[in-house]
Amino acid sequence: MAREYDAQTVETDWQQVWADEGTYEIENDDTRPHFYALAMYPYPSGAAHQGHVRNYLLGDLVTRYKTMQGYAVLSPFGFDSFGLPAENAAIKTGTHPRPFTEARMAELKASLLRLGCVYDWRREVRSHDPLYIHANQLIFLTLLEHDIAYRASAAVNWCPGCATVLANEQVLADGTCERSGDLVERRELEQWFLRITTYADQLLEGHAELDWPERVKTMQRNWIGRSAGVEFELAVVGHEGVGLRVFTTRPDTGFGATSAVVAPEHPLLDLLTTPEHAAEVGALRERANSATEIERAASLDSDPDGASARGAFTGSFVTNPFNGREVPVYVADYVLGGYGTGAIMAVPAEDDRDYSFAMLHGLDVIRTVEPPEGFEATSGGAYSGAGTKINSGFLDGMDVADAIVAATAFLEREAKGAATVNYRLRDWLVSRQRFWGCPIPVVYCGACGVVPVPRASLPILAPDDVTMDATGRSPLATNRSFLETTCPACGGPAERETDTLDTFFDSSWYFLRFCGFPDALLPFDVDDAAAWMPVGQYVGGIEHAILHLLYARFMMRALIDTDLAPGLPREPLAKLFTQGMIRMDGTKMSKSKGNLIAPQRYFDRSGADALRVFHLSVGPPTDDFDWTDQTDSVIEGCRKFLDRVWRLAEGEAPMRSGALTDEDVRLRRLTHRTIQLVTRDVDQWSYHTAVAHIRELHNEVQRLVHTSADQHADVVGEAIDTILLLLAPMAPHVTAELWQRRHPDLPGVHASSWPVADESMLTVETATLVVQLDGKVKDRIEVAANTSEDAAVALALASGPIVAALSGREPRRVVARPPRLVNIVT
RNA sequence: GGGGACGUAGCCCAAUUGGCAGAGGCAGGGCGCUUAAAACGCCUCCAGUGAGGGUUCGAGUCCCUCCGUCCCCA
Repeated sequence: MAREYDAQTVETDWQQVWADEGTYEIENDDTRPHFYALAMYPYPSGAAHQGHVRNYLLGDLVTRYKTMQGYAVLSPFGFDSFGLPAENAAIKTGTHPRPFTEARMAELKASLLRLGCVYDWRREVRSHDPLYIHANQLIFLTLLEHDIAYRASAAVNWCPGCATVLANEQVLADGTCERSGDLVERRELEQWFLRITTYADQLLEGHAELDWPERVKTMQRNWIGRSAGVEFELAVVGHEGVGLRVFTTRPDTGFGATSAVVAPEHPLLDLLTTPEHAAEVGALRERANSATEIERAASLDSDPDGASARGAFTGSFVTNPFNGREVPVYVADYVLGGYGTGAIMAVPAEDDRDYSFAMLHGLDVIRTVEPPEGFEATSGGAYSGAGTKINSGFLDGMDVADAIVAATAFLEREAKGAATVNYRLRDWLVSRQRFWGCPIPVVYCGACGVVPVPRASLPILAPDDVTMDATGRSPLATNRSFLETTCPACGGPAERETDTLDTFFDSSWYFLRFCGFPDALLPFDVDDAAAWMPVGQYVGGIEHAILHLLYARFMMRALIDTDLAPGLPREPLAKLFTQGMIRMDGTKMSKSKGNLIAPQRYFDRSGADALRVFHLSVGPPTDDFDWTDQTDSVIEGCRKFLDRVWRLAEGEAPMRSGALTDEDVRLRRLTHRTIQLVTRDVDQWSYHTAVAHIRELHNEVQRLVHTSADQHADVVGEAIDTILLLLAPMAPHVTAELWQRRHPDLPGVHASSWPVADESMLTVETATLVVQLDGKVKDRIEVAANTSEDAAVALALASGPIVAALSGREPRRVVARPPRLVNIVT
């Protein structure tokens, strides 16, 4: 009979059942409607922390909820198992990254199993698996054949102390290396790129069909940074036939251009620099070379080094095509070589940075747009808004939009101009001088150049015997038998590529791999993918808002366009949920911060179900959560709630049958209202209010059972069963156990259908009419739900407190919102 | 510097989207049960919504300014 709730036993027993029975293993030909639920696969960092718990719990909830709603749910799991931390750890300890990584994968997997998360483990993906490497390399070769992958020289972050290339994220705001503290330099190296910029417009347009948080779309839009403008030439004075090409989004402001500014790496800079300015220009160029792009683009206003460091006069002049005026050419580091043409016309009156620059160098400011009344008095400076053109010759009197069109036409005619679109987005640099990643499958032949490895020779696996000593040389280059090979084209001696792929490459298509079962010949099977794609619900952290989520959208399009994924949806991730961070002491909880709270102690103390309910009930899942001293008692409170549910479900059942009392009817109404509210809340990811509603129903059932002991058995039973069903995705173990004990002959709670509210139980017959006098509550009257406006007003005016307060005065106005409110205004 | 989110009880959070500020929880207090404590059960204290102004019959909700926290971009 009734036994004590032993969370640990119940949980491990049911985890065993789910594993043994393969409850959440799913076949591609399942006849139920398909749904693909996916939580971002993790980098294996060891035992799960609370951030993992939250992430995978939310994914598990979707899986279990959608299953109860009648879907065949694909819920796979895998590991983003290549990456820098394992390699750094290997360098530090002198071990190989593989055992290090696999041990951590096992730990993480064990914690997720203990949390009660269910997956189809048969489909598990690991980036470092030779089968996955093979698939990655096939994709890379295909991209290479279609010229989506290419090789080019690029400026990279080079740390002289570590003698290696750094990712942008490894460079601190002050331009130093996060590891060694050395000043990071810019170096030109040959690198592999993917042509994501070709897809920039598609990636912008695709947002329309995505059910994603607006702010993620906004972040991507800003990252892509599309700007439409005009490119044209400024004739260089004294150099017949030489033109300085500049880009601007505001050609209408041309009459206000009082200087031109080029980037320090601009190819014409040497030509433009006169001998008497060479020293100054050289110094600036040196300085810019050692600065990061972020520093360089930073606002001039916040420049701590003051005016001179940011720009220098070259000694040359160019002719402004609008008015024929000769204006000076400067070099300044806030103009970036890689953006647009690497040169601008500076219009101080209509651009903030140009204004600051003009102030620093004493340049003229000529307004070409009339600012609004009072602008000079209040803010002053540059005005970039709409208005009427002034001081602008043939543009005078036009509004800005018309003037842009007219000025563009003028430049196309007179200054070799062309309307152009520029993007902030750069091509995706995918090569890394690292060991623990997917080798790039090409060889370099003295005779044939870059030669792809034939598909039959794949996979190219990294040898274990390499030296990882942070010298900056790709570790793969230290193994001669790997490095030295023969050219597949001519048979002559050749060297293998020793760089590996960015791990974002691995994660840009892994969701396709899950759709099938591994096959060594294809990256994925198109029919399998068609059975599940697109992902119906993707769950992950906001930190991946830009890179991972943009790369995945790009890669999907590239796979379709190269015929690897014909007919699949171009947007692979239809719906996205981004959960908030778990923080402690003001920073993100993470291994690198050393502020992890391991879930294991809560498994041991309160149980996985209690921890799950805690994570769900503590607040909106989009919000960050601050882990504090009081958190433990909240978790313990969740355990006590489950204890009460257990005792309620296991307690003596009320036996009375026959007619329903008013109290029985009230409980039935609450039960069905709770079903309605919880369903709505779960659908809109408001789990904290869903839990609150379940607790409210529970409190009511418990109160009735404790106080009157004479409840109708069916009604109480329905309420308790409802609690178990609604709680089933959230606290799967305890609900599975209680359901089985109550209904040994029925299918399990997770195989049951999600409850549907009985509409007839949701109608409300009475309401409380609030009677206000001048907005202050004076009385409350129980009225029928269908009370008319006239009747409500009559009731309100007849109310005792109102009659007393009015004492014969006539109300000026009466506002009625039956059946809830009447406001009498005097 | 630009953009965005948020600010409600000691604490975490709700509030039918402009209509009674409180659903749920943590902590605290009281009572019951107990030889006692824990556990359990019942009851309960606690804010006028960061500050100021505006719109409105009515503002936590909409608008403006300021303060504070966080995020993104530069």
